[in-house]
Amino acid sequence: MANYLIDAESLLLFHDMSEEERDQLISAAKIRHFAKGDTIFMHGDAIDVFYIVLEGAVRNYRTTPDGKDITLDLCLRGDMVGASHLFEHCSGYRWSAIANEKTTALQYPVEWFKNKVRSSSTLALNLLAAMSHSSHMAAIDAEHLVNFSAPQRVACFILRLCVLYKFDPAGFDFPYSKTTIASKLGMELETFSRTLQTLKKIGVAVQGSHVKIESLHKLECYACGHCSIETDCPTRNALLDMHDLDESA
Amino acid sequence: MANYLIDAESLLLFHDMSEEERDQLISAAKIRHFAKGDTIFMHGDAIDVFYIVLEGAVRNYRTTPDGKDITLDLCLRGDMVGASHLFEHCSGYRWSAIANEKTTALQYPVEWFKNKVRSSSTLALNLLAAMSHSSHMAAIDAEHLVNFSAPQRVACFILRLCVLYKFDPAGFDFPYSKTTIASKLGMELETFSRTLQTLKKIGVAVQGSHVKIESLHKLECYACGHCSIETDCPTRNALLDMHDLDESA
DNA sequence: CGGATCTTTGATCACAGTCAAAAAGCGTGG
DNA sequence: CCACGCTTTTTGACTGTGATCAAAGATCCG
Repeated sequence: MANYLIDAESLLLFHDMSEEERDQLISAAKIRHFAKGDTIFMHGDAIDVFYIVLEGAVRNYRTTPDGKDITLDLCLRGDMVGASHLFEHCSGYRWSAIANEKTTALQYPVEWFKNKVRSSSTLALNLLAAMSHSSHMAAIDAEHLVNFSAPQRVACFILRLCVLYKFDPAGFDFPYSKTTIASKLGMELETFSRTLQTLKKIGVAVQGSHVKIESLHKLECYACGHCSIETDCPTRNALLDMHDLDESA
Repeated sequence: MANYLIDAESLLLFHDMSEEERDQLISAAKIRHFAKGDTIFMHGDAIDVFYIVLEGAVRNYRTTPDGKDITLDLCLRGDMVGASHLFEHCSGYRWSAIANEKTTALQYPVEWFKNKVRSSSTLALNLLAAMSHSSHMAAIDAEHLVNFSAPQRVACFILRLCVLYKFDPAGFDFPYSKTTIASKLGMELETFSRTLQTLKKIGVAVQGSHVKIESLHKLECYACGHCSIETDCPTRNALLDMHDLDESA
């Protein structure tokens, strides 16, 4: 438990705060553990709390009247789940959230947290920064939906894993099931599967959930080379930093 | 000019404020007029100001390395343009903005405004609400990109015009060129054009830029009936309110 | 080992993108 | 008022991508 608390200090939301203020915020949270498959909240439920993921992954989803299940987002360490409900009047949660695997999260009562935001401009600014960032990432995904082919979206996803989450290109395991990844990328499982065949040509070898990448650079050319976001893509910037390191080495 | 100022008080961002505070904010703004086609800022430019649209429409777009022009969003009265740059450290604007028609907007220096946000929790909360709302709308569009056919996206767009912007279903003009609408909806102009043929079947008659709708209800069945957002869609809720009015009448 | 879930593969089809050309609309100037 | 050129939109023919349906293989777990 102490581990989570120490970790929590590194969260973006608690940046630039006095020890005192941060401690108060962290100790006010309830630490929740969820098993794989646990429902965290349901679409329409009364809104009383929101979460910050410390460990694991939360899948946000909705269901269409036709019965289709749509993944809106996957939230990992540091991501807020449901925070957008804080400042808009809505009667219930606007989607459902489920633990995609064993997950630990900080739980805050919405009203309590809102008051904290009112009284702490640092917290307000951090929240604004966090929301700006997540809507930026969402905008990137939305753009790819229109302009990228399925293999390009997958390439971008893999790059992100390696570059932003430090997975080792020489060999790593997908952090979610292929079903989950496919739905996060807005494509059918079958398409995802075929896509992996396509990516073999540019040096992506997948066996089960194990992935080996020949060259990040090839992937970058394949995906980022056609992306309008360019200098504003966190993934790409991190990749460029890595190139710089290579050169200076 | 006085007109704009009076209008400005009705903007969401200035809600729930003391007269004094609001007046100070409004009078600090520079009022900018843009002609159709004027560039407001360019992707990569140093970030110094952001805008709130009072009149007209601003098109946010980016260009891919392949030379494709992508419309990210159309900002109308009350929408903020570039506000998401306020709280994230980025070297330059992350997209370009252009006046899609004759446009008037409030212009604020980013640093000045940021300080205001720091010192006014009301402003901070309003900003959070506004950002939550716009990311909610963006999420709706993103979902439609995956789950809706082109005609469904157009139907949803038309519904939104009638319901949220009070256009008269019995006859109104598109507020933008078809080229602009198509790109906002993430489809090709040709597809948009053909889509209008398809929608004839459900009572949408388009002649040039003039639109006549037989029944909003039919459109609702066609689009919203397959949408997972349901009770959280502003368009649909407004539509349901209208039904209630009809019944009580 | 058996049953469930997850993933791959195959065949088919529809939707929307692309390229090309014709048509309609629009503003300017004679 | 018409003629001209330019932009916007429509129509046509074609193609490729990815969804869908169906069935077979993997993989996991009790």
